[in-house]
Amino acid sequence: MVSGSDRVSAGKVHAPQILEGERPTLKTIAYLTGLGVTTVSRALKDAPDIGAETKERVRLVARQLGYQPNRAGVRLRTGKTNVIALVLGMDAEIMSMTGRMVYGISDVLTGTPYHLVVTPHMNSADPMVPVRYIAETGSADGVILSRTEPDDARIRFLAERNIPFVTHGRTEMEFIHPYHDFDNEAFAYQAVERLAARGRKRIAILRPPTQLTYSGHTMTGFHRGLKAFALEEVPLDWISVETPAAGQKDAIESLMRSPDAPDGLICCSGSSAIAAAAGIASAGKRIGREVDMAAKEAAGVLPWFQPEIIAMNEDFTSAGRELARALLARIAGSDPATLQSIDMSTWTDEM
Amino acid sequence: MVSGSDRVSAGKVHAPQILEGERPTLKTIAYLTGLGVTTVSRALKDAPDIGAETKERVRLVARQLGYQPNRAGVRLRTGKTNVIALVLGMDAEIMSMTGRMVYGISDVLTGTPYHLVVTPHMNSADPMVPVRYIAETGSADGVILSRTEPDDARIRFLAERNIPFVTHGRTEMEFIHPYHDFDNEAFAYQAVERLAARGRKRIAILRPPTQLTYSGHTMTGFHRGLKAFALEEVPLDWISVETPAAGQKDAIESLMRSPDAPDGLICCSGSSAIAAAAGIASAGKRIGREVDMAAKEAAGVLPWFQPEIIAMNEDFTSAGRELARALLARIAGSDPATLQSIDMSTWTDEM
DNA sequence: CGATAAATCTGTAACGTTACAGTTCCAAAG
DNA sequence: CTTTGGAACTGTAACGTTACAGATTTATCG
Repeated sequence: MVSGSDRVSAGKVHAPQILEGERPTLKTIAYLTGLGVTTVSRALKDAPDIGAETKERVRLVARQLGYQPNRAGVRLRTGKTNVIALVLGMDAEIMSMTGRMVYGISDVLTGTPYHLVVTPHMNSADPMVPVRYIAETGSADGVILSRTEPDDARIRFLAERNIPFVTHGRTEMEFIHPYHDFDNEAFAYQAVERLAARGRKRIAILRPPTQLTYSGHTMTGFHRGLKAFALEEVPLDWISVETPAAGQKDAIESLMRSPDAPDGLICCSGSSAIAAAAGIASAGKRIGREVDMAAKEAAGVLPWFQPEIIAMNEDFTSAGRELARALLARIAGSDPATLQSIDMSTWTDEM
Repeated sequence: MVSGSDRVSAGKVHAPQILEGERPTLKTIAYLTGLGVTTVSRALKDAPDIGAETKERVRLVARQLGYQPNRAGVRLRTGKTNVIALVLGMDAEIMSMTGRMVYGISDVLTGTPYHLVVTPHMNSADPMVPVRYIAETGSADGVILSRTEPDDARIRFLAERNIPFVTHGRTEMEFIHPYHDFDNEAFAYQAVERLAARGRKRIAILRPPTQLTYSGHTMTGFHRGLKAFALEEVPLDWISVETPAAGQKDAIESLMRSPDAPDGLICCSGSSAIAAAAGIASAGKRIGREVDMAAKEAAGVLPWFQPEIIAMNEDFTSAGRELARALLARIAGSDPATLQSIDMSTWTDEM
């Protein structure tokens, strides 16, 4: 009943010259279907008070015109930006993972209305700047943060203002928030395990910067491993994976030359592993002979570089996917407690 | 004359409850200054028909409130998005440079109203998709493209629609457009030169994928070098720097084992250099002894990896800066002919 | 038969901004 | 004294969308 197609009522849309060249809007569809703009809007949203046949008709025309909602219009009216902000602290290590992470995030965002805006900030500058900007200008619906600290001012800030976010890395804060993390504790433990299996006794670890949460996790796993396999720690806490490569090499070289040199080394990043390997070589030792090395990396080059290194891969593409998924769910209102995940290690020799 | 401060005329702004909590808008400033919204807008744009004193007053209030124009409002009214789109074809090599390039671009965009939106697209899919999307939805004021081909459909498309863009890499198309490129011809020539200086005679090159413009440049430089130094080419055209690493390694290994093995190898990417080095080692040869290798990389790890490799660094951070600068200038209306630049090589041994 | 409800559809206003076409005031010119 | 003109300011409308409060039509009930 009521075909509706002849219900072209009074002065709906005044200008029929809408049709030329320009991008189609709701108005265009309204004119073409003889419906009101509101009806078209609601039809495309599948609202319950619009007739089934009408919805079908509207959808058809919209598809044919290639209609895409105007982002500025939606944003102005609703405040919804359809933007995800990726906030990056820009150090050497992050540079190598950024591409992969962006890829993973985009992969999930494809087919959603979301765009990815990348907001790096210089390491020296105040890390609150980008986060404050996003909050003040409402320029994103959600934020992805990296380089998480146990008590992280950025996270406190976002949580207070109820701005959806996910962190790459955990915190030790009093509230629950979505995160994705790599199981660095397991990595360090398993690294010790592997060195023990090769008969190594005295282990040093080239650790992440202490202020980051995952540094603590790493050390926990390391110490747990040492205890479990009754190995000894050789201290190496005056450098980190973010010390300039030359510094890392020199430190490892002199460590390897010393009488208390370790016979096993764990490296928490690919570039560190390479610098350390150079240091070991300079000290006249060989990986797989006098020393063994276990390392984690993003690029997958270590095995090519030196197959004796016991290597594992941290998959930043999958991390990006996981982060994006969690953030979208958070924006949609999911319980943060259900949006926490941890990646497990896969060692290259097990693949 | 006319202090203006007591000219609070009739019904300007109806709602004084503007002041609470919410983000300040032109309306807020209008209310606070007793001016009209239009006047405030024009004052902030430094329009010529606004009094000097008024401008000063408006700017003061705006600064104090931390006023930032609403992007959606501006975009809806003017069509200006204040967005730069970075379109990335996602292959392994691009992943390693993305971080650096994003960093360089952001560096230039800081302090401008521009945001950076990253739009990767899967390699297999149609490369026109992202570009068409940007054009159809008007979602960016300008586009940065990588992986340029000599006759590039994306570039033709953008040029036709008059959408500002810059390319990372040149084309061979009939019109002038902004670009930034690395001088791959000089790189290849100088690589040959360096191998010649070490007494190498038979050179192979692990080249970029043939469809990309810079592959041609590279080969031109390579052949020019061979001629200049009277060296011989050993063909290696069944693999490229984008062949999976295992394939590259195997190809290099068997090439090195063959009776016509080259004594010099040029690698056009860091990951290729590492795979090739592994192949050389498997064939029982040593870099710096039986063979020499010259390579270009982004990460700066090659010298650590194996100091015998003659390495140079392609600086993607500076490329990002250059691309952003050129694009902003293009958007502002500069002549494309003035927005073309080429980066020169710096070899690690010269630094 | 009138009243009430349910199902569809609609116009108006508003989000924040700017282009445009005024308006107001005052000084200088005729 | 009127006219002209310029300087400084202003209101209205529009960009595309959606929330809201109706309006219209048809079916159902007493």
